[in-house]
Formats: sequence, structure tokens, C-alpha cells
Amino acid sequence: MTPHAHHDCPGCAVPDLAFAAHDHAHCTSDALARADAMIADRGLRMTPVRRRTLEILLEAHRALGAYDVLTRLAAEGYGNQPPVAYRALDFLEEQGLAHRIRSLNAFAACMHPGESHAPAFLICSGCNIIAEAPAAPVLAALQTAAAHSGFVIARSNIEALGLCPACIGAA
Amino acid sequence: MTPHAHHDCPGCAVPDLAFAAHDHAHCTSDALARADAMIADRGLRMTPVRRRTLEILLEAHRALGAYDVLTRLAAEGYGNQPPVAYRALDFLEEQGLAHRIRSLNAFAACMHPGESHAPAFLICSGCNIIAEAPAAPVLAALQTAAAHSGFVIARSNIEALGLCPACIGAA
DNA sequence: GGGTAATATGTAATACTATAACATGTCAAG
DNA sequence: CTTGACATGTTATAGTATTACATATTACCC
Repeated sequence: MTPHAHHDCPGCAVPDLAFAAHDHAHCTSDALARADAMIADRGLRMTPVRRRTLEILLEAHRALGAYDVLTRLAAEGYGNQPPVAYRALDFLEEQGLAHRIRSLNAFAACMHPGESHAPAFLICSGCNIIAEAPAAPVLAALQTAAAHSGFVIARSNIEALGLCPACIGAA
Repeated sequence: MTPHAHHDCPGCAVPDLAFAAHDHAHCTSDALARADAMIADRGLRMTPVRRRTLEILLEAHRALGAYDVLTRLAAEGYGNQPPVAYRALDFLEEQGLAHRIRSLNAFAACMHPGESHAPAFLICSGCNIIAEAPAAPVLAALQTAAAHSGFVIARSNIEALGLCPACIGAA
């Protein structure tokens, strides 16, 4: 696989294709390479557990519970206690490489790492696939609403549950 | 206390005052009366557990965990097993009288019952107070973003963490 | 290289959150 | 006053997350 810019991955970069079937093998390897670089740039360590955790999330291409991740890690010789998974997941989230999906008590690899963003998640109730929608206008509206109360937003969590195009078609 | 329209409660109705100190005793009694009426209108039953659960949330004026609610209920002679609290809380949420705050694994009384709304929550990291911000523009932006992917939103959950005016002042 | 501080991992124990399943009780309609 | 629907009580268990402490690894400075 040749390296490629993230925006060249049609399945990952284009919102309209986020739900569509696509070969995401290169999304995964590309995302890992980018993650390595980003972490190195920050003087942090992309250790084996952390890297493998990210890889697991990327391969799954959907949200996984912390214990799902833990099971996979343990099967590969890493520790099999909850903190092993939670620490790796927390690290990835802090670095913007993964997101916590609170509606599902689950974690998903970030589809747009590097781009500073607090995304909006579209969670399909039919197939459990998750897409990150462009959230800039949503955030702007939220900022405006908060400012009215003198509230200053540090982080935000925007999740929508519904049906993806494929599941609408199936129904 | 005389009955009054909800919008007459300065502390509850005005977004800018949502974080401000205010006498919310009448918010509570008003909200309870409105809840009773609303439930009756729908041919449902506002039973003692349910009513008391709502009252507990209203009195707390902040988000409570299910087990916090359960402890209070048990102390008053209701059942002391988790389903007692969860059933009442789920009922209230379905009826739009309470909200689930997923970032906190907690529940809060709705500040604007009756008005059809999927609110945005402003959660103060300093004092844990929660306000409901007007979310119509936020929702509209979210709908637009979702529509781009052909995604149809059923429910949404919008939460912002940050600092309320009081806690900003204190810092 | 050896010592040291900072960081990361492994593990045990526990706390917290939530649901399934079933028995019992209550209420309204006919 | 019986029936059926709904609500509550209770037991048991499943699922999610954190604290605390021991060990190991890494980076850095001397």
C-alpha cells in the first residue's frame, strides 16, 4: 500500500460516503502512520498497547466497548485487566485519535485525526455504524447558545441516533 | 404558593438566569403541577414513586445518579432495588419530564416540560450545575449535517462541558 | 555506563451503572 | 367481582469504570 493523503480516501473523507461500503484498509494504515507522526511530534509515546488499541478500533470500523478492546488485547498477550484498555483508550481520546461515544458506552477511532474538531456523531440504530458529520456549524450554534448564559464551553459531545441510508432502504 | 405560568419563573424561564442563584421553590411546585396535568392528559399514571422521583430531581436542581435517587426513595419507604429508580426515571424521560445526562451518567429534571424540545445541556465542571440552552439552531445545523449523509435523526443528545459564569468568576 | 525521575504497564480489588426475570400488588373497565 | 393491563418489589446478574499499588520501561543527565 502506498501512502496517501487522508483526503484521498473516498470512503473516509467524503461525508456522503461515510456510510457507504468502501475499502478502508488504506484508511487504517494511513491513519496509523499519521497517528505515529502526530504523537511523535508531540513528544509522546505511541507504545505497542496504544498503537494496537488504535488499530483494533480502526479495523472494527465501528464503536467498541472498552471490554471488547480489552478482550482482543488480552488475547494478544497484553494485560487483561480493565485499566489496560481504559488507559490506552483515554490516551487516544486525549490525543484526538479516538472518540468516546457516550450513548453507547463505547469508543471509536477518529476518522479525521489531525483536523481540530469536536465532531457530531451519527449513530445508526439499525447497523450500529457511526459516522462523523461536519460539526462546525453545529458547534457555532452551540457556542452562541452557551454565550447567552455566559457559559464557556471546554468540550462538547454531540450525538444523533437514527437510521443510515442503507438501513432506511432496508426498511 | 400561587400557581403561575412557567415563563413567569425568572430563574427557570430565562436562559441568562439559568445559572444565577434564584428561588426555585415555585419552579418545583409549578413543574410538579404541570407534570401531573400532562400525564393525566395522556391517560397515564403519575404514581407516588414517579411523582416523588420527579420531585427529588427538581429539588436537587442538578443531575443525580440513579443510585442517588434510589437512596432517597428507599429512605422514604419505597423499594430499594435499582429497577425502582430506573423505571421511574425512564418513565419521566419518555414523558419529557426528565433528561438523561450521558456525560455524567445522571438524570436531571426537565426545565422546560411541555415545550417539545431536544435540549442542549451546559454542564459546569466547577459546580456541576446543569442548564438547558435553547437548542433549535443547534438541532437545525445537526439536521443539515445529517441530511448530507442521507442520515435521518430520531433522537439527539447534545452536551457541552465547561464553566458557568459563577465558576468563571471564582477562578 | 549508572543513577534518577518520569512515564507506562500489570494486577488486584472494588465501585458504580444498568438490566433481565419473575412474583406480587393495584387499578380501571366491563 | 373478575379480568386484564399496568405498576411495584425483589433477586440475581451483567456491564462499565476507577482506585491503589507494584513492577517495568524509557529518557535524561551526570
